[in-house]
Amino acid sequence: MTSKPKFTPERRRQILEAAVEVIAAKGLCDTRISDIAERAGTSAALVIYYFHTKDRLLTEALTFAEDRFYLQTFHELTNIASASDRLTRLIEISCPPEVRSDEIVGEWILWVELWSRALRDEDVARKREALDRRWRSTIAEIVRDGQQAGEFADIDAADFSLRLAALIDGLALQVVLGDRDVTATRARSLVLDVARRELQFGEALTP
Amino acid sequence: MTSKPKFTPERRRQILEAAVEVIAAKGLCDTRISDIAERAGTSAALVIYYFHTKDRLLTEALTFAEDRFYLQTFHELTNIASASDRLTRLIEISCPPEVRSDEIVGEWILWVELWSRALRDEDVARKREALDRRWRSTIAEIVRDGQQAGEFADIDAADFSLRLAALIDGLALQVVLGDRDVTATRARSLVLDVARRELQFGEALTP
Amino acid sequence: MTSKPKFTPERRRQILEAAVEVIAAKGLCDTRISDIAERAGTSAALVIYYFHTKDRLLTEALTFAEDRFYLQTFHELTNIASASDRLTRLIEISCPPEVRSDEIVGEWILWVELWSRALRDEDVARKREALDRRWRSTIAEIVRDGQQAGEFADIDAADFSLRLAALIDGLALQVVLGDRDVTATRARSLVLDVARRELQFGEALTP
Amino acid sequence: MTSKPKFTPERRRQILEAAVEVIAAKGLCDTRISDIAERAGTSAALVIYYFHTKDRLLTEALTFAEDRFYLQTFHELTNIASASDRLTRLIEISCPPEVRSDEIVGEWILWVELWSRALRDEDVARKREALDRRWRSTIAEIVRDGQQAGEFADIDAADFSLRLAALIDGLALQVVLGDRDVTATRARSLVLDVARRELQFGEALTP
DNA sequence: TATGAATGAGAGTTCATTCAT
DNA sequence: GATGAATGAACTCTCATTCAT
Repeated sequence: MTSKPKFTPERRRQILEAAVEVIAAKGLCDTRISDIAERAGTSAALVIYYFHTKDRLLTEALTFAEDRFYLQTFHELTNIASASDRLTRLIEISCPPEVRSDEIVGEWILWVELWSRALRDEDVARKREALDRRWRSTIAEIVRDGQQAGEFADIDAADFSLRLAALIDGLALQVVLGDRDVTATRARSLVLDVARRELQFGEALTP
Repeated sequence: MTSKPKFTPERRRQILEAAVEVIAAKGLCDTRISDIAERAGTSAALVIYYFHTKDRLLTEALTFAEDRFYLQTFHELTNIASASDRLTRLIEISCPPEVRSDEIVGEWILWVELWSRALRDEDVARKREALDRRWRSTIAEIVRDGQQAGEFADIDAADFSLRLAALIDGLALQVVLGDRDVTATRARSLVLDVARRELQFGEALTP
Repeated sequence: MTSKPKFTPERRRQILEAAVEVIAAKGLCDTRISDIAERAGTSAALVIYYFHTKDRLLTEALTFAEDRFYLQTFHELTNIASASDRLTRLIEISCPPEVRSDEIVGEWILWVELWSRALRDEDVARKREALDRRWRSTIAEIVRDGQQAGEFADIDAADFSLRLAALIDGLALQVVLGDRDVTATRARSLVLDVARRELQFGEALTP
Repeated sequence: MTSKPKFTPERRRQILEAAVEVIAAKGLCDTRISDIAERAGTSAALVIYYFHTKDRLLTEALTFAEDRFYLQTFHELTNIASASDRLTRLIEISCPPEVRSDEIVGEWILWVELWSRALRDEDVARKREALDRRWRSTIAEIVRDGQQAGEFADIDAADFSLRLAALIDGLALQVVLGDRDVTATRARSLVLDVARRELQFGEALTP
């Protein structure tokens, strides 16, 4: 409990968090080890000491952030009883909000960087695949829960979850990129509409 | 027809093409001016001579490629009479094919790089926005054509085109990233299903 | 007599003049051939065509400017009858004026650049030596004229001219460098005082 | 006392000294960071590590050298009791010697480079001004000391010191530039003559 | 564990100069 | 004579990484 925490796992997390912030702020390829070190309050040498190479650090940072985001979301959803409410909340959480929250936007920025990296790094590609599978499974599970509870229509859960996840990716991307045709509100309501129409829950029409 | 092509616009295009290839192959931030020069068969100095700065070259290269792809697609579509055939072909063209075609995959790789760049460069962001708007307009126009011809159901063309474009982005991305859950065939058929179901054309159910 | 004069000697002079202006404005080592070409209204290739190498151009430009300045001064002095008036005028001309005249200041800037270059280039060193000798001879000649006319005291003309030239160099330098202790007026009056005191002409005291 | 000297202030001085030597040898604008690094026995990267930019290094090097020279001179003068001896020694030190001493000539070369730089860099201009003021003050102080001791005539110390400094500048310059009309001996004796005549000390006439 | 010092390996960019036209 | 195109050779500066302490 000194002012400068010393032992390893704590420091690792501090550095990863710093890395995530820097990547979100400056982009993957403009991120310097010294930027990360500075934000983490240490030296570049220490950063390398913990992660051996810049490459490994960046890869870990990207998945660390997405993993953490998933766990937070997952945890929040567990507390919601009805499947339709759970799905609605999932959509709300995953679409960027109208009021720019750096946290959520940062999350999406990291996805884009992760995609770009996965294109050339098999290791990153596999990690990304796992993250996305888990995400789609979560959706599919909600769907199956709702179907068992009689809340949702009986459609193919796997197909639906893939379609929904892809739609969210595509629309959230536009929002994060600042496309003036795609406001956060519009994106969200389009996704909700699709979900309601296909699963036949709630009021299918937004007035 | 000399062995050393000389005059300006030709050379510019050669360099842009080389840039596009290198970016697709190595990624935006691992692309060196000298790589591009080498592939274009010239010197790095000449590349700078034409584009003044690496930044401008990369930005131009990205939009050049997407613009060219769009024009090719657009041209091909004009020759198709029925709106439903036109939409079907558009979907086929824009989803990556099962057999890896470097051309199409390259196109999608460039989109990812373009997104990543647009996040931090307002200029790039605006150019990307324009490209996407044009793409969605093209879809919307096909929809309206089909509706006038009585081929399609009477849904909101703007909403549909945004949803369809986003779905394509989201699914094509998974394919290009090599997600083993999302084959090119599956992606394509999911998109077609959505289109058929919403616009009520062709056989709505894939057996 | 076309708008763009074509034949050689004219063009040479134009380029030299452009070179002098650029050197005075940007300093010798920040002078680019293309700057000179631009100011002369031609291409860098033509500049090289006339002078073969940047080095030769710069050397010629420096001596060209100083030579021209000398000739102008010399010409003006010939029209003055009395030796003391001639010397007074010479001092006035060679000290930078209180009101910053780019022409005169430029002249002094070029001297500094010429000195710097002469330190490492024997050829430039010899040319500079010749220029300075001619200048000191001019002073010495005025002194001898004045002595013959009974205007001046009978001191060693060679020593005096060397001392006076050196004093002018030293003081003008301070003025051009913007030393706030050495105004143009003060420099000029110090030089005049020395001349009057040593040669015993005019009123030795400046009121 | 290790083979590789490590700590900062020592290294800084080493680099500055190397810079001074290279500048004197090759001239300011032909001085490369790598030349300095090589002479200092390190890498160009380290040079930048210490000075951040070439510009700052050069500026510091120029003033470093002149400052050091001043301090040495000043220190030597303090040990001389009589003002006239002190002034005589000051003149001897500041005029380049007949036998080419690289140290002294180097000093003067640096002055020329400093002047050239001061013409375009306000920061350098101010530093140069400060150096020259200090130098002239030193002369003026000697004069006032001599006047109080009754060694010197009662003339204006400020004017005299400015005139003497300018004369030294002008004559030393000729010597350093290798003007065959101005030997070191002649320059020195001219300056001494002026000093003796104006302040009326020693034997005013050199036989 | 932690870091400042040190560096090699480039990167982008500049620029004098050449050359075909 | 005149020039735009082209390039090789540098140069400054950056940065991941190493190492002694």
